[in-house]
Amino acid sequence: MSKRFPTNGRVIFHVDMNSFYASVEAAYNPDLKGKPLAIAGNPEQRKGIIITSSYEARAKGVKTTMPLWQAKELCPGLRVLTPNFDRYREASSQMFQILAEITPFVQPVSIDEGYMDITECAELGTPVEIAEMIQQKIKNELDLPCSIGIAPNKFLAKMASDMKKPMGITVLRKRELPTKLWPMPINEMYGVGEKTADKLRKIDINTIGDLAKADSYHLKHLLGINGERLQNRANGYDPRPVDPEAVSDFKSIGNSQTLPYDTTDEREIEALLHSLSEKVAERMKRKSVVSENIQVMIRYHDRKTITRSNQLHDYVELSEDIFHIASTLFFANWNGKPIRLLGVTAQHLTEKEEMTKQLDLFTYENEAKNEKLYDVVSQLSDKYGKNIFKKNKSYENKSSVSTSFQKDFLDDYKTKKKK
DNA sequence: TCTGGGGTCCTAGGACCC
DNA sequence: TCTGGGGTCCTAGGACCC
Repeated sequence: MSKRFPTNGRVIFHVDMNSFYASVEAAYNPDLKGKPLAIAGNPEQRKGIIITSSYEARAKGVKTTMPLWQAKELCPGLRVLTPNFDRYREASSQMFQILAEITPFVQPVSIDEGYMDITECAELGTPVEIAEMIQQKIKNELDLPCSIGIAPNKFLAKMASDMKKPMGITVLRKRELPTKLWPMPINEMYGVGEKTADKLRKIDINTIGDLAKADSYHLKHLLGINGERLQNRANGYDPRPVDPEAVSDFKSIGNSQTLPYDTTDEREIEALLHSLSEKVAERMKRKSVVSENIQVMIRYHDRKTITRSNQLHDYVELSEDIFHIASTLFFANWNGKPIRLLGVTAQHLTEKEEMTKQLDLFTYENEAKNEKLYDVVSQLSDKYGKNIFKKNKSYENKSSVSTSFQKDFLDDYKTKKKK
């Protein structure tokens, strides 16, 4: 087994903040420390579900997504706060700053967790010492608890950070899989949700160890490529690198909202689509991106949800344009039944800077053709391969060069032009 | 008295091209 | 007059995660 899955010799941390929102609130207002605390939406607005809760509340059975009334029944002294996302974002960025002091190889995966590759940090101490240092620093400077998993890859580090909470540090070595990982129930494996767990239990896979040893042909038929991947992970193999760039190339920006009550009122619907479009446009502006695809999501009173999207032949960024597309999509697809939730999402995002470069490039490219400077183009494709020319529908199928090579292309061309 | 809002990735079918 | 197989793009939905 260990021959099939050689270790790659890396040391990966998974840093997981413990009941993050509740901990931030308790750090902000120490009166809340040691008390059952929940962060929940406003029940008047039909959003009264538990977003997160302190360990004291969890001890009484309070769980994420539980309706607030139910949580209060289980835990009569429960303190409840509405979320203050700006506060959480601020705490999050301070936390990631502390991680970044150790190594640049930090990959945030959500507001309260991230991976680190500390393979090259040996001079700072042993992995456990480094983890203790990080944990103490986050505790001392931000007054926030976290758990850290230490393992040879992301999946194992993630599983490890979950094993001891709060303020845990857990090392998970490959040779410890049979005793530490394999006895765990299958539904506790990262990547296995309710549906997959049900399917697996039907073929008598009840633990992570059962999955590790299962017939891979059978698994592939049951779960497709995911079956293979999950089985590899169960055997301690996960090739995904820690990628610090991954956060910056986000794929979509969307806002959605559940209405205070189901509605069929077109003016109300339009008003919501408008405000959602504004929020999306504002976030796009902040991130300097434009979109080529707008999607609306409609959730009906019975929670049945549909999505409809439109692939555009132009870039959009203004809220009025987004609203126009979203409302057109909405009215073309709404079945007239009462609506519970609406969402607007911008997909196929491009950084504005890249878009300008593409426009520049297109100009240069035409110029190059006119001046019979095809050699620039052909030299570049010889150098980098033909796939640097990709079709771009926005410019009516005229080819443009994929971003990583644009700078080279322009520099090359400008140099030639000067001669 | 139920079940928010932000995402990512994968699948599957149809259109279209070669 | 009949018709393969591969590849890409687009759309919609589903599973999963925090």
